[in-house]
Amino acid sequence: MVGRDPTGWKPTAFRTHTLAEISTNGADLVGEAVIIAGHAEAVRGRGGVCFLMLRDGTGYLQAFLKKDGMDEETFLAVQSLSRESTVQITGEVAQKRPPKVPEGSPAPPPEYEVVASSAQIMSAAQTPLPLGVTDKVHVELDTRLDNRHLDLRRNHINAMFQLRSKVLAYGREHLLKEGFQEMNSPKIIASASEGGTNLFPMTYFETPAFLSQSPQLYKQLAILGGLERVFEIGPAFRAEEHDTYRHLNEFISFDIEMAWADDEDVMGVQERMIHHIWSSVAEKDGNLIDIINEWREVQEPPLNPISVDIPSIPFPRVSYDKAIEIIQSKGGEITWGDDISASDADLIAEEHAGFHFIPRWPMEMKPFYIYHDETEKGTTGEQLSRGFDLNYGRDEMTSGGQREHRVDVLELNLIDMGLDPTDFTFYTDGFRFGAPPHAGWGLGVARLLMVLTGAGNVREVVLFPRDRSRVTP
RNA sequence: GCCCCGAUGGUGUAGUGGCCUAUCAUGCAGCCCUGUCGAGGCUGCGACCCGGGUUCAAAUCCCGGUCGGGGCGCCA
Repeated sequence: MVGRDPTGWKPTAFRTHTLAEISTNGADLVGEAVIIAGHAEAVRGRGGVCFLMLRDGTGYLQAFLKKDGMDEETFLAVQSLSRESTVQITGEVAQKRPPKVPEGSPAPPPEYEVVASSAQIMSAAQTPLPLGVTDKVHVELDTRLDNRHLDLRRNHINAMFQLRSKVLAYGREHLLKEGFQEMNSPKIIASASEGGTNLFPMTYFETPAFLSQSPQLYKQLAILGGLERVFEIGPAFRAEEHDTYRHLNEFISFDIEMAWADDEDVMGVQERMIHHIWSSVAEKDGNLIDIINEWREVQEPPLNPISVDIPSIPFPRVSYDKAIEIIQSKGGEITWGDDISASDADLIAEEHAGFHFIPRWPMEMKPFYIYHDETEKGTTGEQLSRGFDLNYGRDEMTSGGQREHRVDVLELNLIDMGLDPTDFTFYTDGFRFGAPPHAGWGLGVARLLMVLTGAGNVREVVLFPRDRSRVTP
């Protein structure tokens, strides 16, 4: 199984049927003339017969070629075809001869194949392959990424990217249902973004410019403009020299922003969305999870199977105050006001293994656009913010919060954080004509997929990752 | 940016100064088999990251470089 359901796929210039259609509906198709196409995953048989195991995006099917059933030159060419070459087969659907089974074993269910009357080699694959699509030998991530076009032909990798598409679709589906509309913000920005991170400089005609680190300020402007509830799924760029399993310099951020809402309201949106994604995957995409598990099972040593455990909502809220308490009680060295490091997050994960929110961070640790209520103080009397994180185990999935809608406070925050308000007039001006209280969050799509697919590195679930040392392919 | 580790056929590995014209698997090439299906059997091909050094002798030790891995930091 390759995992795609071909229901609704129309015949194309190159095939009348997908392979899955024939393998699953073979009984109805026996005797029918068909044209199929795919990659040659294995070519077996010598002498006068040839078994060609074909793979397309939907599944597998064997084509059976006989020397005396077709043009001999073509037959010989197919028989000596290299793995992964693409072939088109014209022939007739037939039931396969049943395989030999040990004495006393039940006969397997009938299987189908296409008996070829002609064949056309579309594109022969060079040998050897830089990485084996079906080989059992382990392949290192770096080799895989250098040859992503072949890596992607491996079933479990293909399944991960099918899952990615599903996750985004279910996420969209849920937000649309809650009244959100999709938007896109510019990725080329003039300067003075939200600060706190390094940006990639570029030249925009005669003007210096940067790649956007976040849609944050723009989705807020959309809310101030009355779009009420928006989301964006798009790239963000950070010029940080980090080198970890969970950071990339270009990543896809899943962002929402919502008017007339506080931090708790958007945490609700998030947990309902994640719950919908997990439920939908569990209900509809078990086949993709199975493909990943089939691969995990045959690894040496075998990897534990992954399962889609639908998280119950609401997710636990572990306030920053409480988090510090937990870390300290477990012997972690942290004081109020410190960031929660990866090893500290491990300690929290001992009590909250799955999804959990960490709300109410110290205001001084949060960006200038985060809202604070002057009456809310932490255990040491310091100002708390309405910023929150969503973690899964040790890993941060999301950062979000209620936003500061009071323009005078916003400008003070900018000054407090060492930024110049005059650089932000494109943004602060949006708040001068009546600003609704609002809140939102940004979710790392790849990090969420790591959780779902069991990948140990974000690079696994990003098609063409960009990190500090990789800009190709 | 810091600490630690590594680099051997296309891919993934064994190897701790002479036993290495280098192990195994997979792959590739060829041969045998007219229903294979984890195909099988036989034969063959193919590698010590780069530059310097130590030594009678280096895949192996030392130095530098490049690339990679793990951990951390940095990071809405």
